[in-house]
Parts: sequence; C-alpha cells; structure tokens
Amino acid sequence: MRNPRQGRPNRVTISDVGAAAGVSASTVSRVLNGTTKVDPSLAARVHDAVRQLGYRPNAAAQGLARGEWGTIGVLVPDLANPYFPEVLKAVSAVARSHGRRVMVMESDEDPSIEHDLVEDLMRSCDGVLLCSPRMGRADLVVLTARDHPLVLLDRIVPGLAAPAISADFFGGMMLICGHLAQLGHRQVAYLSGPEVSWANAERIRALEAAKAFGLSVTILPCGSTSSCGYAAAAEVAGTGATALTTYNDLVALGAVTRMRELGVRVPEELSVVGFDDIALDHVAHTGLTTVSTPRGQLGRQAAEMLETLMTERHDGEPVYLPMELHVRDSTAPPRVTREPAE
Amino acid sequence: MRNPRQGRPNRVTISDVGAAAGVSASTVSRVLNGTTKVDPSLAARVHDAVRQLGYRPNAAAQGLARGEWGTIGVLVPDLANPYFPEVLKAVSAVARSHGRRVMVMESDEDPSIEHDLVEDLMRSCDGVLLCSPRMGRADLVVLTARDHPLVLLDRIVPGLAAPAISADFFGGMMLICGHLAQLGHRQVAYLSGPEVSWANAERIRALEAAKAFGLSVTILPCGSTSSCGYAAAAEVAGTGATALTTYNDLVALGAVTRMRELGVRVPEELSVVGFDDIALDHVAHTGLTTVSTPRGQLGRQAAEMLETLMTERHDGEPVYLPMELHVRDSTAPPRVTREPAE
DNA sequence: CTGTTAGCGCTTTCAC
DNA sequence: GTGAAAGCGCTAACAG
Repeated sequence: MRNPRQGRPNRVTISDVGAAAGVSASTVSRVLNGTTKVDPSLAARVHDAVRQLGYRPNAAAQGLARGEWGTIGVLVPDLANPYFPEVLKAVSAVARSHGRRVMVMESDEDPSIEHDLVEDLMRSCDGVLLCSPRMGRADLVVLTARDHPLVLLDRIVPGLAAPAISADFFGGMMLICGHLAQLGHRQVAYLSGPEVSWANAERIRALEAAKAFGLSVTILPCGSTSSCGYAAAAEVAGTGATALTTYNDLVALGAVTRMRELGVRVPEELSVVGFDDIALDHVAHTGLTTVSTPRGQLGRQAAEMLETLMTERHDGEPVYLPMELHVRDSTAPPRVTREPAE
Repeated sequence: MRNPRQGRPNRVTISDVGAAAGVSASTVSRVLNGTTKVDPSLAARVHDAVRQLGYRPNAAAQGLARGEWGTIGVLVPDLANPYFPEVLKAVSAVARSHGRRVMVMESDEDPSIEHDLVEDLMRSCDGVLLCSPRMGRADLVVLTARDHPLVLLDRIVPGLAAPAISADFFGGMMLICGHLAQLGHRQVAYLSGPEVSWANAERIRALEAAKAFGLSVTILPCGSTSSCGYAAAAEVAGTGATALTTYNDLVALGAVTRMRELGVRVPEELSVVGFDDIALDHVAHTGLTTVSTPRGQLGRQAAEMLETLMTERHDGEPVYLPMELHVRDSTAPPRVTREPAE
C-alpha cells in the first residue's frame, strides 16, 4: 500500500529535465531564470521537458545556492483580531511587487513560543516583520542583535538595533481625550488592554497626560476582546464616569452590548469610545466613535522598510503614523456636567 | 554606509561552530540533533560555541540535506474572514505536536495567483492544506496530480487524487430548512454566496432538495461579507419570503442591520438564519439562529490527514463533518402562514 | 551561447 | 565516539 516515493515528493530534478531536453542542467536553470540568452529552440525543448516531467525547482536548493529565500516572514499575535488581516494584505502586496512571498506565523499570544517562532522565521526568510506587543525587552534585544533584517511593528523600543513603525497610539488617545473634554466630560473610565502590552501603555500614557486638561481617569483591567469588554462593563458604573474609553473597538462594542442590557443608554447616559476603527460595518448596530489606525499604510510602509533593510542594510528613525478621530453616534455631552472640584 | 555582510545574514556556519569548539562539523550536527551519543564534554563545548557565535542552522541547507522542510503550508482565501483563524489555530497545534511549523498564505480571493501560491507552497513545504472554494476543477486536477501531499479543505471534488475534508454544508442547510419548515415557513429567500464557490453550491443543493418538503426558494445573488448582506437585503421584500437564509453569518448580520433600518422586524416579520456560527459574541446584538461549522475539528482533522499522507502516503475517503443547528432569537413562525397553493 | 566545475550549509554513511 | 567525505538540488563563475 505504500507509495514507493515515500517521504520524497517532487523527485524530478533539474538534471532530469536537462537529460530529457538533451541539455545541461545549467541551461535549464538559465531558461527558467532568464539570466542569460538561450537558443530559442533549446529553450522550447526545456519548457517541454519541464511540463512533461512536472518539474518544480526545489526551494531549499535554490535558497541555498542563491543565499536568498525570496520570502519575508511576519509574526502576528492573533489572526483572529481583525486588525491584522488588513495589515497583512498590504504587506503581501508590497512583498509581491518585490518578487517575494509572505509567510505568516501566529504566536497565539503565547510569549513562550514567540521567540522560537521568530528564530524560525529568521532561519527561513530574508527578513521578518515582528508584531509582538508583549515580548519582553530582553528577548527583543537578543533578536534584534542577530544581524538579520527585522522591523518592529506597532512597538517602538528605544535603543534597539532594528527599525520600527507604529501607529501613534499616544496621539490617538489624545485625540479621544480632547474630544471628550470638549464635550464636557470630566470623569472618564478606561477599559485597559493586556497588562504588558506596549500599545496599551501608550494609551494609558496619553490618559495620564490628559489629566492636565482636567480629565480624571479611572483605569479598569479588561483585555482585548469583546467578551472582556462585555464582562468588565459592569464595573464602569461604580467609577462615576460619564465617558468610557477602551483598548479597542471590540472591547467597546462588548461594553456597549452590556450597557444596553443593564439599561444604560449610550450615549445619553454614557459616552463610549473605541480604538482602531475596525470596520464591523453593518454588523454592529452602533456608530462607534473611535480613532482609526492606518492599517494599510502601516503594512505597506513596514514592508518597504524591511525591503530597504534587506537590500541596503541600513535603518532609519522609528516612524509614527498618525491616527484619525471619527466622531459618530456613541459620544455626546454628559447628562449632568459635574464640577471638577471634588 | 553599506554593511559588509550585505545580502547574507547569518553567516556563521556549522563549521565555524565546529572550529570554535575544536570539533568537526559532524559532531556539531550530532550534538544539535541528538542523533548519536556524543561525549558530554564535547557537547558542552559545542553548546557554548553555538551560544557565543549566535549560530542558527540554515533552514534551506537542512531542508536540502534532510529532504524535508519541517513545515506545512496552508492556503486560505481570506484571512479577514473569522472562519479561518479558528481553523488555523487547530492546524498549528497539530502541526507543532508533530514538530512542524505552519506557513500561511492568503490568496485574497484572487484565483489567478492561487495556483502559483500553491506551487510555491509545494516547493517549500512537506505538505499543503488547500482551502480554495473557487479554484477551477482543471487547476485542481493539475495540482493534485503533483504527487505532493495535499489535502483539500472544505471542498469535496470526486475523482481527485487527494483526500478531502469538509463541513457538511449540505447537511447544515438541510437542518436550517427543516427548522424553517417546522416553524411553518413556505416562502424562503437565500442570499447566495460567491458564484463559483463549491460551499455555496452545496447550500443551494440543499435548498433545492428542501423543495420536496414544500419549501419554495428564491435565490438572490449576494456575496460573503456583511456589506453584501446589507446591500442585498432590500431585495428580499419583493420575493414574498417570510424567512431569509444566507451564505454565512456575516451576510445575515448585514441583512439584519438593513432590515432594522427598513423597519422590518426580525423575527416577527422576517426570520433570518445565518451559517457558520461565527462567534461575534457581544458585538452583534442579535441572537442569530444559525448552524455551526466545527472549525476546530476541521482544522485538527485536516492536519492529521495531511500528516498521515506525508508519512504513510495513502489517503482515505473524503470526510464530512456534521454541522449543528443553534436556534436563537432571529427565527420565529411566520406572521401569516400562506397556503402553499398559489 | 552552452557545458563543466565548484560550491551554498547541512546531514549522513563510512571508516577509524 | 568522532572525523572525513559524499551528496541533497540548484546557481554562478569559468572556460570554451
């Protein structure tokens, strides 16, 4: 019952093709890669042989010989987060335009395997795009010291030997705070994202800064999913907040759902703001006020940075991409404006 | 400004390690792979050298020498569809348990590049999982004839030289029809998925079969996203349908949103049924009646089939995984039961 | 233009 | 146990 070719698929090699076409392996290679002019009649014979034998070049052998894989690797924490597919599409487009394919790996938010995955990616890709909000700084230092093209996505860590690009989370949250303050809100709650997430820290940093404008902020531990938001929403009432900010749109939507169930009207009794502007168009029946992450540009530019790094081997300054405020239906002036004085 | 190592990162080779440790390359290999007993003191020296030099084996060279990549490839049409991340997580878990990593590629619903991507995957993976609802039969035949481990996901095509596994879409839609019929519905509309999709054809096949039970079905062209559902929803009124079935949950949710805007009450005036049971928990405020795809099991079992195929080189019968009906709040008896007679 | 000759970095007999 | 040598399949000088 066992197939004789067991364990070694695609056994037809470039020499087989050469033999079949009556030429040398190098000629086959030349025809296939178009590196040198080849006699048209020979080329035709080669193509025939390729087709007949179903020959496909072995990627490992090519990689070895060329010293290049023709591939870039991307590590993302969680494919289920709608944030990433959009980034990935942009990355793929850029990569393809440079003749490279994209290999995606998911760490599933598990920091313990993340390091290994990156190493794997480095061993089999020309460059890697690393999106790892929670990896410890120590690991990051080790990885970026590897002298392998690597760009950091949505995480800026000073002093690392790798270029980085990120949405300006701090600026985005400032936009939100400004909007809320201008509506007259003073007491704000924040449903916090993952503890050790850099992106979350940036949001909190902005919240802190906003205190200078008279905003008083209560931070509630939460998470990054709609279920987290749903679960944590009940806590908000106790804080006396008239407005709720969140780690992301998913959390916000979860919170809105819960608020509805609790009989709290949004935005009349409580303003709710998201983050990321994930297009859940026509799914969530809430026009959520939020800030948008430029995911396409993020992916595009990150990929370009990596490409530059791979060919020219020098990096630049970290870049922050601005976010944009979208005021929709989930924010309004507070019902009763409380005096800032306690 | 140019880095001297330009174009060739990771230049430290196994021989470098050997030299540093005062042993041969073969010994280093043996230590690293644990293939043979090696003197502990030598092993220690090797490990030190590895650490010192930051050595990482070159994946291409390993692949070439071993005739194995230690990788399986997965091609999915669209990562933005929440359906796939769940499948992928299951696939990854299985692959990892077999010591293989997973490389994901997205075809972005573009059939023209899909074939190439699969070929790429075949050239650099030990096996591939292909999820391609729209690829033409001809391409499929070519690909599956390649004598390279390949399993088809969510698509059963008779006569192909590759094992296949799929959710039982036909059965799922039958469940829905049964539910609707028992509620008393007679006129049903269907918001159809992508034209050439096999999964869509299966659903339609079930709808046709349901006619035997007195259901009369109008098929409306639509698509697979919530926006499509939103856009197509207006057409439903004209069909006289009392119940609406859809290609998937996203479409259903989009339709529900539109219905609300149009003042059509769900389920009182129109029952709506989804497909897939994508957990948009706490995001959509609709308890959508739907059937669930066993995504985890699908991924798990597909990965196992592939693993078997890679090691034992023989395939089995196509397998259909049953779907399950979840009756929630979006379906109810029709307001006025029309007589089947015209 | 085309064939021959060396490797790319690693694993794996094969001798010692 | 360990080293030397051959070879995985391909590309890239190098000669003709």
